[in-house]
Amino acid sequence: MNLYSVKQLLYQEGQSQSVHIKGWVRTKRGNKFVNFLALNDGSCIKNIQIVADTDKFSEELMNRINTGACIAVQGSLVSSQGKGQSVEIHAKDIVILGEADAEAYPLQKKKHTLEFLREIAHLRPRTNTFGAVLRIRHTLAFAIHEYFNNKGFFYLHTPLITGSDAEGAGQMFRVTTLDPKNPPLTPEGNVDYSKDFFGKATNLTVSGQLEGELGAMGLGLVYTFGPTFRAENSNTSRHLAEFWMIEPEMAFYDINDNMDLAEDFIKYLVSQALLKCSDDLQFLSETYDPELINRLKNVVETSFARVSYTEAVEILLQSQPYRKGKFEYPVSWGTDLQSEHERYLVEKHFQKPVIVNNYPKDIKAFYMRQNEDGKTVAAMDVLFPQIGEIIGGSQREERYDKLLTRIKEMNIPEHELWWYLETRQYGTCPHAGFGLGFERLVLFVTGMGNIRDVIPFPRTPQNADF
RNA sequence: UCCUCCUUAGCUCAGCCGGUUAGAGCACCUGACUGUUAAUCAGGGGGUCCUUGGUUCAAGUCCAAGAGGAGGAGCCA
Repeated sequence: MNLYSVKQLLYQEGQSQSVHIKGWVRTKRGNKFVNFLALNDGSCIKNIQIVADTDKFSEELMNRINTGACIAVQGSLVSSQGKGQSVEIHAKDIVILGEADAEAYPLQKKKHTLEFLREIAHLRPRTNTFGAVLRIRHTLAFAIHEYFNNKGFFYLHTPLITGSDAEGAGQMFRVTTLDPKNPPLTPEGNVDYSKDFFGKATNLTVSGQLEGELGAMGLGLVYTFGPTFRAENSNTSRHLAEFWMIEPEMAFYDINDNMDLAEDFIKYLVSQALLKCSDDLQFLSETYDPELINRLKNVVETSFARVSYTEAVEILLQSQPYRKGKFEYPVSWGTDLQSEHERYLVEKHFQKPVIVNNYPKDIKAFYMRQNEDGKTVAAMDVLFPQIGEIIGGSQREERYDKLLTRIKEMNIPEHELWWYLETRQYGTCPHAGFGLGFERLVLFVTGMGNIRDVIPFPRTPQNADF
């Protein structure tokens, strides 16, 4: 197929050649003698200008080509006589592949609010903003695989359907094939899940971590990258019911190795976006956030601050907002840091990404490794400006007795985790890992304000359209 | 789930202290214009003022409930 993309035509050498291109019309301008079509095919943020002389094309044809129409153009690539572009296509033949009724087509050649575009998510990939965001999203996803592959990690596919509700990361979506109107019942009158498809109650996964650990204790270095589901009734600009998560898990890493990897990993991803998506970032910067590119460069160039939870609490207790009573929530050792506290540490005190580590054990998950002080665990959270927690991770408890004691203390159903406990009985090893929320990364890199605008078709409470 | 705010033309919004025929910009249609850059200029069409109920001589405007949306909080990635 002798078809060019807009990107190829704009960035290649040589002109006056015959070219064939297909795409969607963004705007049409013109007069009695000539029409200009701005054509975009998604290959890059830029359009290519199609010049159509009115004596070559019928008025009837030109009237059917409006904003949104899909067309195929045969013509020659020439230097532009106009100012806004270096090259353009002088059209010899135009075929309409799909019309778009100008009166009814919702996307206009003007700015739309992001809220409106969410209501027409089936059409928003055709906008500059979503083209840019989705190309950046792709670049980041690709860079994740590249990074881990170069470091000798193996991509491990963990299950999406889980029979365990002990993953401990939130409310789950039930998976069942039972008839909701007339389910089989146990003698006690409860739903009898032994009659269900898997012979037990099953849910969509909230984390692949526990299975990731099983993989790491055999393959050494693994990572997962897949969809994750949380049935929390969270209505915020930072939460989705279906999102993508990256969870590396490394045998023989301790908490410090874990923090080093997390920092290096994020810096690599951001630098890849800067390198490969400069046009898209430039557009987002001009349109939404002039500080975007500086903020990204800053993350790549400066080393992240690292403080223990205990130090973080001391910083907060000595802070201006604390002393003046500006914090809504109290600060004291043993309670979790609130959004306002995290934001103070990142945006005011350190003014760069911060890794907080060694949290009190009572506010963290059962699988985190207990420190020698008996009070804290080897946990770490990476906090970013504007979006808050982007990574949560820890060194895992590899000592069987300590792990089992913790499971009992926290009333976690031990029998559901027999396989997890067995890895600590046979050839256990120190290991660590973390989880990165992919959409939160895309949110940071694109500078978008709402997580629903960095995934093509967002799933949130009360919304599963498209 | 909690708190606050919003809902008027296809889109973005104005609409005063409740008052007579509800406005603007953009989009769309028609016309003008020899190369435009979200083209420009002139004219035209376009309304379930979110829904239901209430107060009032009179409701887009006031009150109540509901629906939808946004921001913040909680939970977390």
